[in-house]
Amino acid sequence: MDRIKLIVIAGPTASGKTALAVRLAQALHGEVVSADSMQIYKGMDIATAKPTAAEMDGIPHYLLDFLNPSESFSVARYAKLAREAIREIASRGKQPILAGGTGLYLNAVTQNIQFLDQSGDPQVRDRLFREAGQEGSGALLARLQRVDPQTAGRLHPNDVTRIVRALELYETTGQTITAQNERSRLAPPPYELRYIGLYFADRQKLYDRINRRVDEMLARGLVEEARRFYGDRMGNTAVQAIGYKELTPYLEGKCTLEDAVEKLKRETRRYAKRQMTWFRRLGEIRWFAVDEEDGKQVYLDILSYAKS
RNA sequence: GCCUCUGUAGCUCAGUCGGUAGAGCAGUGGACUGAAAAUCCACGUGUCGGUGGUUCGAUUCCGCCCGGAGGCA
Repeated sequence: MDRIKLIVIAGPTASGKTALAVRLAQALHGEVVSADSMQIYKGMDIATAKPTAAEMDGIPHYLLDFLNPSESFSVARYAKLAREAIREIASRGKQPILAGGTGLYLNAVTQNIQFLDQSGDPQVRDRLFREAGQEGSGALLARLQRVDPQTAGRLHPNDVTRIVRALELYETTGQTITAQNERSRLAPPPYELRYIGLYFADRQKLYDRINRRVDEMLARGLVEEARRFYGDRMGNTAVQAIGYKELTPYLEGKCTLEDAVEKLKRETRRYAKRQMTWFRRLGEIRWFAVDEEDGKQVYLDILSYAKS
């Protein structure tokens, strides 16, 4: 079976992925599959910079705005849905374009990570976290060492989240992360990738853009959006979103709006930095500097790479 | 004008009973496989406000000057 050609767009937040995806879709009869762990949620529009109908400009978008914030999500579910969407788009003769800033999600699809159907249990996870609190994460790491020495060897003793997950996987399925990696290695991705990475040669320009974008979000009603969600019980994916949690102290009268906004900008900048660290190590990415003088030329370069 | 407190890393501050200094936050780099916009790791030289003095040696003690906060007039 022929591999599907898949255009992928990655980059830090506020680097212009959304606009580029739409533009390429228009040029190449494409449709967009979002790879964003927060834009999946309904109602979380301004904070997540979810593309508006005007921005989408008639181009169909998948995996956007379909889940209730009270529901948790996972990479495994994402990968399944994204693969289906890509296949579906390709089957209609359209060009799938995967675009987003959630590195983990992008990797799951582009590297065809083989997740098991069932391999999690919130109760087991909670129990493991409790045990980590009591015995210390080092004790859990020692347990992992016995069942999956390879994974245990890579993890730092303080990295509770990953130690717990590795043990959770083992306890609920009898399988290890090492075995999952092996299975994934034997299942080459069914895609022919054109992996586009957007970056800023001058970091300060990215940060300036982020600061400005946060100001725009405020002007569009971010505070009201945050107030709407205030007090809601959110699932453990949605609560992590940058935006509302930084404004909460302000809504509770514990700090000034100015301080909360400053915090929000800083957290967004740090997030962008982490994204860059994630994408930088990916060997398959072709990088394009979006802060070049000649933006038109950059776009033409990207287009010709996408067409190749 | 007088009195008291204060001036140490980008920010908030600790400290040196005199032997040129260290935390948190920020920043930078890295990791990342079922919560990932999350989580974890590593990295700390700065005229210790300025200037004189005492001293073998001053960021530390003393004088003066400059900046900040408060009090009395």
